[in-house]
Amino acid sequence: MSLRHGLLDLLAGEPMSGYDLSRYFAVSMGNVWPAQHSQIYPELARLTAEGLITQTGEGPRGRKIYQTTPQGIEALRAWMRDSKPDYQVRYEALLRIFCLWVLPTDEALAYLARDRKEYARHLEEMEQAIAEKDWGAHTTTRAARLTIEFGRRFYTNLVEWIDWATEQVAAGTLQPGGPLPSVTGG
Amino acid sequence: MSLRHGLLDLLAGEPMSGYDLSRYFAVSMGNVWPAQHSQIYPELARLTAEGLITQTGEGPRGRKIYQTTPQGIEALRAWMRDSKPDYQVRYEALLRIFCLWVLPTDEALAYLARDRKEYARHLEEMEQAIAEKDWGAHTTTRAARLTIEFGRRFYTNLVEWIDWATEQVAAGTLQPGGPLPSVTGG
DNA sequence: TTTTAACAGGTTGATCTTGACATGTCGCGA
DNA sequence: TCGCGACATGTCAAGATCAACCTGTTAAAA
Repeated sequence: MSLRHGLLDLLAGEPMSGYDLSRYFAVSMGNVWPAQHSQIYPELARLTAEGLITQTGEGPRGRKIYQTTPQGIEALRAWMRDSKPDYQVRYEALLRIFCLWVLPTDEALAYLARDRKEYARHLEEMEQAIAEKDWGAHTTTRAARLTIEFGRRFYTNLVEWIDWATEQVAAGTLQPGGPLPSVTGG
Repeated sequence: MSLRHGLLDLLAGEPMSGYDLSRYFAVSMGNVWPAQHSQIYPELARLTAEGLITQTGEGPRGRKIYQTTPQGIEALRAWMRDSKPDYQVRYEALLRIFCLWVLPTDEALAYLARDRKEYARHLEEMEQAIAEKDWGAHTTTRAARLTIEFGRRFYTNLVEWIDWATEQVAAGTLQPGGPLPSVTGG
């Protein structure tokens, strides 16, 4: 039930199409709640049927512009007030670190190097997003800025952590009888 | 396809029951890949049928002890080598921050305070886990220590970030015409 | 002018995940 | 000895999610 609230939030800030939304779910909002267009289009139909959004215009190529209705904003508010947040994180890339011991040290180091590259890329994206956009225009974007800031710190943190993990692995953590990971070096 | 690899990893380190596993998925491994027992039991049956784990013993109350087979470890290794990591993060609690603008400032501050409490609790859990367990016993636990360390940094980061966000909201970020979130204070 | 890539909207089937239901065991305290 | 709570294993239906498929449009490069 989170996808619909993400859509209600985005369409409250700025009217846009399903195609635009899917791009938001590929970047900014997708950083905390990923979704494919195959999930978005049916949800837009449902939200329209429930009166939480309306189609306010159309463009070339059958493009449909949607906007959150006052009832939609009220539904979003009710969700924020009346339901408990789900604090569970799902992150496959980190689950894999649990399994790093199956690889020999050299492969594990290559693995971590690939991860690091990915995290550095995300960090750059975040910093670019912060620099490029006007975050003061609307209350919705000012709230989004809070989440983006978390993203920036999150990826900064990941890069630092993976450098630490790399040191650990290089020191032989993944070998039987290697050094204890509890000894935090560096 | 990640649940099975989490199970293979845990059962490679220490033979245990579905019940034990579900507790691992409620805490340590659940921090990056949550799973309910209703998902775990059928998966154990499938893994057994495929020869990736075996039942090596039983205990009171019909308790079944499983262990990863050499083929299971090989499957885990193949997964780590041959498939690309999914770097997508799913985190509902942060999606909600996007929607914080629907609440008046006082409610938003209360909302953040509740989140902070939750994150501080998680951080304590992490620190306790690091202190309590013997992380040098096996390569599997030494790899797990790497992820736990990320968890510690992650929740430390969240607490710091939410303090920053609280300042922003207190300064009027969620009100139209409020201060720009791009001005990083404190 | 042709072809390519991005735009745009959609469906479908398979798989994953959740929450609720269901059953029974064992140890401990009242 | 009675009842409770933790232990322990499962199933099932509903809903969420994803990958793949499908159709058609527009702009710009070749």
